[in-house]
Amino acid sequence: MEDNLKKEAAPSLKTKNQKVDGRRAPKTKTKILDAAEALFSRRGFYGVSLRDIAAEAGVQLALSYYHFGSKEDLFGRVIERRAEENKQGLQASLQEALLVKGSQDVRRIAIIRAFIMPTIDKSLRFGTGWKNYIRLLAQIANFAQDEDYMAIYRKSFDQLVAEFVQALQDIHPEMNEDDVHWCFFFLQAAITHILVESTMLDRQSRGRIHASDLDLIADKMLVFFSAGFSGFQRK
Amino acid sequence: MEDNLKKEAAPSLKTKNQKVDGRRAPKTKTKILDAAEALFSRRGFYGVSLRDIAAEAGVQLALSYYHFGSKEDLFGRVIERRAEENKQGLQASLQEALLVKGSQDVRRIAIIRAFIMPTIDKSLRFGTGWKNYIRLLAQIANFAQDEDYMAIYRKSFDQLVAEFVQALQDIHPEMNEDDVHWCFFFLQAAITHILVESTMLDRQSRGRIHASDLDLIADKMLVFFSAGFSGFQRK
DNA sequence: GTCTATAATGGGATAGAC
DNA sequence: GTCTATCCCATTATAGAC
Repeated sequence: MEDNLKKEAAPSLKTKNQKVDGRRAPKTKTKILDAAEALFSRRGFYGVSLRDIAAEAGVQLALSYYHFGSKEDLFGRVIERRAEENKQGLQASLQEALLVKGSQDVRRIAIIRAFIMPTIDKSLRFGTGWKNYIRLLAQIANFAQDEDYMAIYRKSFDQLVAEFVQALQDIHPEMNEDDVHWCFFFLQAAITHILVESTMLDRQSRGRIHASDLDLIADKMLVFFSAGFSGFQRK
Repeated sequence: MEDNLKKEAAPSLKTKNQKVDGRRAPKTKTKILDAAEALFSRRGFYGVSLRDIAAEAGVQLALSYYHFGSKEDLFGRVIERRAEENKQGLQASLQEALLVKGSQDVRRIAIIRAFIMPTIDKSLRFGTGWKNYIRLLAQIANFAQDEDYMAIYRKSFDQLVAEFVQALQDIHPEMNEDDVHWCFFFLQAAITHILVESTMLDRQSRGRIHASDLDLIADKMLVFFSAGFSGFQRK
């Protein structure tokens, strides 16, 4: 994958990919992918036209077809682009959490944190591209799960979830296996909803809380969802 | 509002839509609304064409324009149709919960139950129309919050949420006001996600749990989310 | 690789007969 | 209220010059 991912599109003047102060201007392919990612993440697959994308990217319409083929293919490529890095980040995070020693509570919180922080970090601190990507994933989770191009991604993500669930299960041998699934499901549901950046919380709290304050959200989630698990313990 | 709502596109007698075994065939307007509701709830506003809707409803394309005007207008009417009944159901449910006496835990659970059960009931037991409607609302909450036709609905729903949050606050004078908002936000996020009927849980639990089993979900949610609140109590 | 031009289709919307 | 026919534009997609 030749696109610069980790550091965000990092544009500059000059075209034809000449180096400007050490950075390369984004290639056309990257510009199209970035634009598509941003737009799809806000209005969904059907809510965006290839003209919208070309305009947003500042390139000719035909170039999208030249580089990516059909609209569906482009969408698939947008998903694919950051999928592997995203997955590996979560896996590394889990491995680290498994090293944490301490009480059941401490280890449970470590694993929950390991699940939510990589995503929140990317959304918050890895630049606009990652922020859009995370929003796109969250939106897809709520929506077009059954599309063909999602099959590969889903499979890989489900595998990841299984690893987290297993880790929680290992800490909680006293818990019913299904209940661990339930708890993790509720956690996923909440983070998915939060990452679409709805303005709901802002409105409903009359401005005192902001859904965009993801660091605070992370704190509150840890408290709340760790306590949620404990609801199933006294059995 | 002349469409039959409470009992699902069913009952009544005649008119030019012939009686069939004691039931009146649904009017064209109702057929169009039902079809639009079903399709919008699955593929979103942009993912459905008026031709799709007309075909699904088994009516001529032009009739949609005759009865409802533009596509946006139709969408708005679909939202409107069940909005008032939905809201009143939730309000009545809250009033009943406020009568519950007992420990803090008992009263908290009563209020949480009052929030989730009317929606789950409608989705589960009021017929396909309501099921689709609930899914549509959940999808909108994740998506097109900023569309014009949502403004009225949003305002009314936010008011309702405020009543629930206030009720929880009254039970928990020891809790920080913001934290009550957080807890309720997490609850909303989860139920919203669940009601789009994702197949996620089914897959991830390898078939042992089904997201379509809403009665079981309700039980698990009560345990989990009530316990989540208690995470903020020991402060 | 990038551009212009255009084909081909789909879909929102309307006119007008019945 | 319902139907047929049609307008008209946006959109997907491609051909072909540069």
